[in-house]
Amino acid sequence: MSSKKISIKDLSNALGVSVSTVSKALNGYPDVNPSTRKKVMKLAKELQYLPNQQAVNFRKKSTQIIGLVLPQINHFYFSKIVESIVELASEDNISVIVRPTFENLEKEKMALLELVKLNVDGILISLSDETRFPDHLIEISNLGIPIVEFDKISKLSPLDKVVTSDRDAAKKAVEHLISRGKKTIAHLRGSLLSQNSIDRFLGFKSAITDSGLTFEEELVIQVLPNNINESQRSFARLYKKRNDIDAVFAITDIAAIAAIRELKSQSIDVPSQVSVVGFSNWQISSLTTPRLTTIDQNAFEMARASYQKLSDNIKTKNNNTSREKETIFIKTDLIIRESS
Amino acid sequence: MSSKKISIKDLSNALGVSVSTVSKALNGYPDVNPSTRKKVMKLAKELQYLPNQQAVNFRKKSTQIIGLVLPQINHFYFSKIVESIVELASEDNISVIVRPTFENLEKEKMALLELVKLNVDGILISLSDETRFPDHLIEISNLGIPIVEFDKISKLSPLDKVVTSDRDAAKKAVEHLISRGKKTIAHLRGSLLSQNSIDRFLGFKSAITDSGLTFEEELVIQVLPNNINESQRSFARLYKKRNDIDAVFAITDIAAIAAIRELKSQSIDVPSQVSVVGFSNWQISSLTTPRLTTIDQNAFEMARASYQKLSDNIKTKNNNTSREKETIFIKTDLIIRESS
DNA sequence: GTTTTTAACGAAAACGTTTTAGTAGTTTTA
DNA sequence: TAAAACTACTAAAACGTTTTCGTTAAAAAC
Repeated sequence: MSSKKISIKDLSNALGVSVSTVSKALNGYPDVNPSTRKKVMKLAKELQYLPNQQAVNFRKKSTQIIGLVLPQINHFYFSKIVESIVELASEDNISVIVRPTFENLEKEKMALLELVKLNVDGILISLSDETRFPDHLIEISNLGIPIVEFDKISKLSPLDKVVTSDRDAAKKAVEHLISRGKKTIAHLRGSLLSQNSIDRFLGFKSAITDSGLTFEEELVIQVLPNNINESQRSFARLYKKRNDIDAVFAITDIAAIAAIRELKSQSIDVPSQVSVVGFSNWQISSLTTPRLTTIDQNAFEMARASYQKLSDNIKTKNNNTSREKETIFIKTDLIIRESS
Repeated sequence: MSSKKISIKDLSNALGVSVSTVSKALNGYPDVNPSTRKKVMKLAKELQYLPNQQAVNFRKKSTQIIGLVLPQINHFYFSKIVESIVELASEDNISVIVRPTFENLEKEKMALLELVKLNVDGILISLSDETRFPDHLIEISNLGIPIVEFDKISKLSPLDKVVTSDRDAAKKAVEHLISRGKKTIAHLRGSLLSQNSIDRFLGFKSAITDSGLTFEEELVIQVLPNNINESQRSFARLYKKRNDIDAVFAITDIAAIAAIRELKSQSIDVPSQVSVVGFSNWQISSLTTPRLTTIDQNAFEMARASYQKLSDNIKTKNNNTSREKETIFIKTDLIIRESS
């Protein structure tokens, strides 16, 4: 039954050598006789010795664990991020503890506190919508714990960051609509505080002005980016006022689908009468009718760059030469489908 | 800068009391003078003392960490499971380490090994498609580590399990189609080895036979449940042979959408000519046209029951009275929408 | 044949905490 | 007033490792 896990001490006793020698034999130290090493290895295999990683890490003052804090997990983009980071980390024998914040600042702070107490080697964080000031992140950084912000970041913190090149992406999307001859383009934006929302809006705006169209405040409305019904209602109100709209650039695929739904319900053809472009390239976007033109955010690359940056920071932690903090931009792809 | 984390020893030195007293004061032991306790608490707050959880856990021979092994994370159902379990665990101050297997047996074994080395308090696992024999799970259980299988389980292991009542759910779905007057019902099934696939098939079959229709082997085909193009092609082949089909019960929402796509492309109306029912109630299923009738698997309840069971097992771990192993069934809901 | 080098091992400290067992000093009991 | 009980504290072991610093004995160098 519960065959009590065996330790180095057990090996040491059974073989009549000291624990230090066993440890050294197991870990490839040079000052151990090949024949002794062989004996140790053999017995370790026989008894199925498994090092107690907890003890190892404790002794080594490392945990081989990183924390991953983000708004949600049950979310196409974020779940891909989680999956990718976990997989990349496991290649380095690092475990990941994930903590969703559900866009709640208090939960975010709690999650960080728990991770600090656990002595994680580093933290990756994507901020909640509620987070205005990044003081809690700075505190953690001051504690000497490597931390990298990704995707939803704060402009106010002096930390390493990895972000989607939202501005460029949005501009690219809107330019695509313009190249299709569209002239009255609406934008469904998100929160006025969210950096992603701000940047996508700015990209939208500069595409409009750069191409000689006139920017109309009225054509930009705020929606709840992940609430299809609310988005549909908001767009319906806008379209009632301005049925000269001939294209929509939405902050998310969900908002885009909401717009399409409303247009369909009014028998407006997509894309011939109104074109629609989304953002994120969720799985859904390729399954709707018409299939949605959208921006692919390259979740894997975001995960890879973020993990890489954190990993570097952990490795160079004790280099007193405090590097410059850096912001890395992840390229996006415009996926042209049937809705535009 | 890196203001070295302070320990109990630091408090002890500063206050001129022993480390034991500090520890006791902090942990509410009775044999400490109220005034001493107050002093300790005060200084702890001032210096922002944070217990080193790693050391605590090591000493207490617990990790307050559980492992969660499953086929994927970037997946609507599983990501909801992950999110729910992580959230439930955090209420108990338990951290979760997630490990995706990508349906690969080797990765599954690796993940389990890592978790055992880490000394996790318990493990929740949903098996990979490749896993035929659950020997590696039994080994872990024999090591005295509580383990619970959920969702994708093996019938061959003597362990606690939590599963969707697939058979009942499938039966319910098909009976619904029959009640709509459908008589020639096709079934898109998954792998012949997957228990879920088997149970859904059995539910399908018993709905057919119990209602006096004749079961036709030919109407059951195997598809790759998460591959829309392959599913569509397979269904197309079937429908070419048997265009008298008037309903489809698909093993997943994706497969159902594949069927709908094929039917649409042949200008067959859904649901009047052919009804379609999916399985899982993914987010997509409410966004397609027509909206998909499907089975809601109740991911949260699956997560809750699994976590609860594991939690119980961890708590009663040292009760030598070895309980009966149990299999818990999670109820599903039939969500009737426009496709049937 | 003496000194120096090397090879192989072990003792013990350390990581930060909890917890047992013990010890003064004070208070209560008889 | 002596014995018993209680209060508040501390020393030290323990958790399973790694790693530093010795130490001994054998081999090499002179």
